[in-house]
Amino acid sequence: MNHPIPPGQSALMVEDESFYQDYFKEVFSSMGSQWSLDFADTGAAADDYLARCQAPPDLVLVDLGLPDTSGLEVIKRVYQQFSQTPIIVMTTFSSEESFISAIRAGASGYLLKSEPAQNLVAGLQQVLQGNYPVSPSLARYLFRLSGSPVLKESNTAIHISPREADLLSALAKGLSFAQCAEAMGISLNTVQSHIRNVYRKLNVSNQTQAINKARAAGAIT
Amino acid sequence: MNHPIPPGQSALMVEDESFYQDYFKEVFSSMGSQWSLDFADTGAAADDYLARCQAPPDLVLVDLGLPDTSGLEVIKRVYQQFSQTPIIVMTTFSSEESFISAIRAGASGYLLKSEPAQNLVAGLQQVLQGNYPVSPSLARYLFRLSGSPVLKESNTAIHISPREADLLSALAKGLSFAQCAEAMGISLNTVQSHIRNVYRKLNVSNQTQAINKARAAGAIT
DNA sequence: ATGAAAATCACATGATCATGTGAGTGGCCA
DNA sequence: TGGCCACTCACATGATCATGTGATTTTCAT
Repeated sequence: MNHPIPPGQSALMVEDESFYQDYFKEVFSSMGSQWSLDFADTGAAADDYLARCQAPPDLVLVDLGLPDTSGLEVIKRVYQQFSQTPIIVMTTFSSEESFISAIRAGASGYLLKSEPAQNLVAGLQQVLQGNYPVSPSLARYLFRLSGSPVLKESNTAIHISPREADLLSALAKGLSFAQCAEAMGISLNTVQSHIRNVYRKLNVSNQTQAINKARAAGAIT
Repeated sequence: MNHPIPPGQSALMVEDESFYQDYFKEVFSSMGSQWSLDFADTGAAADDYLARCQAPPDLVLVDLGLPDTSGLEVIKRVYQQFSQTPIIVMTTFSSEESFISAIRAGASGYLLKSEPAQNLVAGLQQVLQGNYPVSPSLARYLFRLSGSPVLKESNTAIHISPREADLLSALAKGLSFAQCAEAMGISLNTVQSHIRNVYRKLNVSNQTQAINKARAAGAIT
C-alpha cells in the first residue's frame, strides 16, 4: 500500500524576491526531516494558499515588506486561522516598531535575513519547539523594553493564575486529572474547570499544547 | 471550605543518619513549593512506608549503605510498586559498581551527599522534570562507559523505533492522534498501535509521561 | 531459513479528556 | 458597593485516548 500524503512537514513562506526564495529552499533542505516549502509572493497569494490548504502549515515565514499588502496583515490572518502555527518574521532591516507590531499580530519570532544561514536554521528549530527566537540585534532592544507598558501588555496576555500554574506543573510531570485533583486537594470537576480556563487563556485545546505554551511563557518551570 | 489534604508534594528519604535527615530537611525547605519529607531509617521502615502510603510519593531518595538491607533492594521495591516515581540515590562515596546497580534497579539519579546544597536542589529539580542528574565525578565515568556493553544494555532498555520517535515528536508539538496520523501518512489505528508499544517500552500510561521519558532519554528533541 | 522486531491495519471497549453551562464563595479595587 | 476575577463545585455529553487482541508484511540479523 502506498500513501498519497508524504511524511515530513510543510512550511509557507511569504516572500516576493526570488533570490530569497531560492536561498530559503537551501536553508530548509539542510534542516533534517523532509520539509516541503511553498511560496506566496504577495499577500493575496498567501490568502489564497490559506484558503486552499487542507492541513495547516507547520510553520509560516513572513517577509515584512511585500508589494501589495503589509506583511502584518498576513500575520494576523494566519494567526486567526491557525493560531497554533508558529509564525516567524524574516526581514531585511530591523525596526523596533515593526517588531512590536509583528509580535502583537501573532508572530513567534523575528529574524533578520542577514543572519548566517546556520543561525536561521537554529531559529526555525527554536520556534518549532515553542520558543521565541529573535535576532541578537533585536534581543538587546527587548531587554530594554522589559518594564515598558508595551511589553507589559504582551505579558498579561498570558495570565496564568497560581492554581492554574500548579495544575499545569502537575500535568507536566505526567499526572492524570484524577491524580492532579488528589495532589491539589480539589475535586476532579475543579481540575476540569481550571484546565478549561487555561485552554481559553492560552488558546489551545490539549494538555501538551498548554504545557508547551506555558513553558515558553515561563509560567511553569 | 477547608481541605484536609494539604497541597504540595511528598518525598520519602531512606536514610539512617540523623545528621543527614536534618540536612535534607533544610534542603527541601529551600525548594520552593511545599514539600513534606518523610524518613525511613531502615529498609524495613521503607517497606512499611510503601505499604501504608495511600498516594505514591513524588520523589524517593535512597541512601546506599543502610544497616539492615541493601539500599538497592529498596530501590527495586519502590520501582516495582511506583514505576513512575523518580528515585534518586544519595550516597557518601562514589562507586562505579554501585552506580550501575542502582540505575539497573530503577534509580533515576545518583548524587553525592558531599555536593554543595544548591547542586543537590538542582539535581532534585532535574529528576522531577524527568532528567537523570548525576554528580560530576560520576558523569566523567559515564562518558568513559559509553560503548561498553553495560551501558549499551541500558540504552536498549529504551529502544524507540524511528516511527515511534516520529510520533512522539508530533505529539510533543501538541498534535492530536488524528493529526499525527495525517502528518505521518498512516491510519489512526496505526498511531494507536505505535503509542501502545511506546507506552509498554517506556513503562508509562499517558502522552506526557512518554514525552518526558523520551526527552530524558534523548529519543526525541 | 527462521525468528525477532518494526510497521501497518482492524475491531472493540472502558477510561479519560475536552467542552458547555450554571452557580456559589471570597478577595480586591475603583 | 458593585463588578471583576480566582477558586471551587456539579452535571452532562461528545471527542479523544488507552488498552487488548489479533493479523499481515517487510526487514534484518542470526
